[in-house]
Amino acid sequence: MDNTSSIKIILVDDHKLFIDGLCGLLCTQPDFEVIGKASNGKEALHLINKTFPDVLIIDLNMPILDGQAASEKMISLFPSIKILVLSMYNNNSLNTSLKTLGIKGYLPKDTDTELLFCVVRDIAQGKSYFKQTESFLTFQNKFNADDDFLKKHNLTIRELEILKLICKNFSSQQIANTLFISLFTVDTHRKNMIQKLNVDKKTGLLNFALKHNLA
Amino acid sequence: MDNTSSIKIILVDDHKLFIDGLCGLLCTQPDFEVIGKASNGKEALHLINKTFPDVLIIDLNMPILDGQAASEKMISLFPSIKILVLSMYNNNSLNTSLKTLGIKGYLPKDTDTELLFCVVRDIAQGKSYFKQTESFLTFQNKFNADDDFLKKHNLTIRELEILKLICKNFSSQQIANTLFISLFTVDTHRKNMIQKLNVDKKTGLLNFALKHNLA
DNA sequence: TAAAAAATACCGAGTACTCGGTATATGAGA
DNA sequence: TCTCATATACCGAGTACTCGGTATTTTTTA
Repeated sequence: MDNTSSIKIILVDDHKLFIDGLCGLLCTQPDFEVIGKASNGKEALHLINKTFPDVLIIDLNMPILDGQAASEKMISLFPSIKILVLSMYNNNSLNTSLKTLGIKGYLPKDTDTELLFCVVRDIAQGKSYFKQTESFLTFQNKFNADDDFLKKHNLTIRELEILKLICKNFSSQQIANTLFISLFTVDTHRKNMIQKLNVDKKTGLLNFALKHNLA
Repeated sequence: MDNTSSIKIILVDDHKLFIDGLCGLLCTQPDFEVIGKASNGKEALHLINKTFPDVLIIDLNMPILDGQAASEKMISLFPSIKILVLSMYNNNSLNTSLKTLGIKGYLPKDTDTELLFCVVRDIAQGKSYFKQTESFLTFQNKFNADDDFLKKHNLTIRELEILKLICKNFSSQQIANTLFISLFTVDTHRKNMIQKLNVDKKTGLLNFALKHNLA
């Protein structure tokens, strides 16, 4: 690509409002051109067969072939493809697996638009960029640091501790043993969380926690 | 509001890329004016104290006072406020609780931009609109497409179907009812998956499935 | 066509969880 | 200092799940 032509971009995300908005943002840059959009991984595969981009921007969480599986397929079919992942998830183990796949960049969705522009240009030029999350060194630090999560969902420290162990597949008895409390106490905490988070059963808690990136 | 003035809108979402993009989309309409943005519920509360909108558009999933708690506070302080919820979640029980709160509208984030514009206008005029979810066809397509997952983990079509329902927090009895099979059959399939995937208990299955992005 | 795999169904004993509460003690906040 | 929130503990009845298997039928594969 010479300096006079624009960077051709394909956008892949199942949230139409998001990619329409993102398209509008990217088109404010004179050197960017959005050449296609897809709302799922399968559609994206078809699209790049027809119009190959300089950079493909994709969300991971999608129906009909998720972002990661789609990216794998695209990279195996077109090893030169440059993929930037935008995700609402935000952890360092994600970065490791994305690099392993051959993905060229990663940004969380709360990124500044100027940073996005810079990263798209860098990736188009062959560089890579993986936004580092602030240090979540251990599982425990993750929770300790996630004060927002507690506040956001009105949970207490103890409840979060118990939720963490539920995510690690501990039974209530195992949790009680680990925390040196009564099985009854664990059950009460679980019941309280179920009520606060408006979910159903222990599996609902697990579902919620994993979808909010607690494990 | 008379016909000659524009609809004043405030946007509340923690994904900066999303609200910047959404702002751009809304500003393409001559009768819309985005008068403020907030990245969390607390900021939104401060903002409406200063500049009251005709419509406030908010995501539910946010830090520092989530969308639902923030909406409750705003409605209690300003009962005339017209709130439209945009959410990545997509279920009908959400609609019921939003209406109970006094929220005027709900759309999922995969909504078409034209529908969004129409809904904003309707809400500004005092109407309400709550998008009803379609059936679970996309969920099913997702799994049908995920042939890789089956092969990778040595699961059968039926097992994956049951795993999918486990991820949606169905009990074994509910799964049996849904698939018109015996509870015993569900239990056997679950047991087989637990063995194949080398996990422990139903919660282990759920953990595995969610970490492999099956829901 | 036969073998293998998948889907289905069953069982009993035991463990785990759920649901609806109630209750007391401690620490934090107003 | 008082109120409120949090943490702890308890209960019984009922439902759900787990763990070992076994077994038959149907579908797929070689």
